[in-house]
Amino acid sequence: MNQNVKQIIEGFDIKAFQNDLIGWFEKEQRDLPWRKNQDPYKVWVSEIMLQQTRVDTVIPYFNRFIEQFPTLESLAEADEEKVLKAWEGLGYYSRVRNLHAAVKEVKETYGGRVPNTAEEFSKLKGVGPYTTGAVLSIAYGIPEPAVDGNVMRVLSRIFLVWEDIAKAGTRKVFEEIVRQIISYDNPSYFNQGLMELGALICVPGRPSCLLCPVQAHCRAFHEGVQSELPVKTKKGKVKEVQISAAVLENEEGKILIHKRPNEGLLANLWEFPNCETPLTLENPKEQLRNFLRIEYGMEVELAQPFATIQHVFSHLIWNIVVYQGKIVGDIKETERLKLVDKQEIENYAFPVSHQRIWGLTPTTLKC
DNA sequence: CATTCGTGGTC
DNA sequence: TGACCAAGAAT
Repeated sequence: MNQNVKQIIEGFDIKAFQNDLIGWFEKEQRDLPWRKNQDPYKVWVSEIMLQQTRVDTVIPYFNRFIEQFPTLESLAEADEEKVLKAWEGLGYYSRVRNLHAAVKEVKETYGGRVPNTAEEFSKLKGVGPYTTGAVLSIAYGIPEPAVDGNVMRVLSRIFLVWEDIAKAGTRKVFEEIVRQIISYDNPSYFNQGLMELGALICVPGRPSCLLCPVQAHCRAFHEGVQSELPVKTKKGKVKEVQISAAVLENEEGKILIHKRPNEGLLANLWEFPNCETPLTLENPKEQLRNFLRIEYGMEVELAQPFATIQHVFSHLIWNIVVYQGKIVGDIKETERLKLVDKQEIENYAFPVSHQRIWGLTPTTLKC
């Protein structure tokens, strides 16, 4: 494969490309909050947030997160509840639980100093090949490839790489290309320049080739096939699941919430009690009552559904029918089952669908 | 290697 | 409006 990569970059003017790319990035880079300094902790946080997430979405989360946890130590010492709440709505919640664990590891094992070698840094939880390259190059100026979706798109066009970027192994091809062409004088701006170019100019669909600072180096533009690249196979349809959920109130007016398991979908987030109720089921409301009795040992009275909410994930769709109801008698609270005052609910981190459930819940209960 | 993991914006 | 997408990692 090394042989293959050398063939790919044959005849490529590496030095001129570096100058054009870095010169463009120096002039045109966006003013983003994580570019105010090179604090490894803040660069790290930004890179985790930016995984599969748009810049405009991340900006307010990043500012609030850094305000709340200004240093690596402050994050390491924080309660997970607070950390998850700061991430609420950003998605992919294992990112922040891994970051939290990794930051604790850095505090304990490395004296709070973020490791500056790929060997050590990449061992931390939630740190993969991309994040390793991004943080080491941006924070420490180390020439390590940082190959994300942008970089694969940009380089597939520049070098006419027709391999499917949806396949796991393809990333290595681009990492090898970057190792051959990366600037050792300024690996930070080289890597960021590739990504910025992908975000602003070399976009999916119809790129702005007439504005491109490296147009002269681009083989796809030369051939007029920039819109055909990169090659990316599509996924099939996602499964739909029917869910019945309940906003349950006790005699004191407290609301019952449940903390999801510490692994899997929406791990450790809070939710209103719910269960799966397949469409083949005759009486989903009765099924929900049975679930609540068996799972939590409680009796409830349920009203008619007051809302239906769809929650679209990347690989799954929930169709949630929402009931309001009251709890008959007492229940025993546990670590993952709590009765909370209505004003306290805002202190707990919920998935967006359950935020919406609470937003639509009637204030008056009629059973 | 394929699947699991969120969410909101865009065309 | 539905498919696709956006600075990936863990399993």
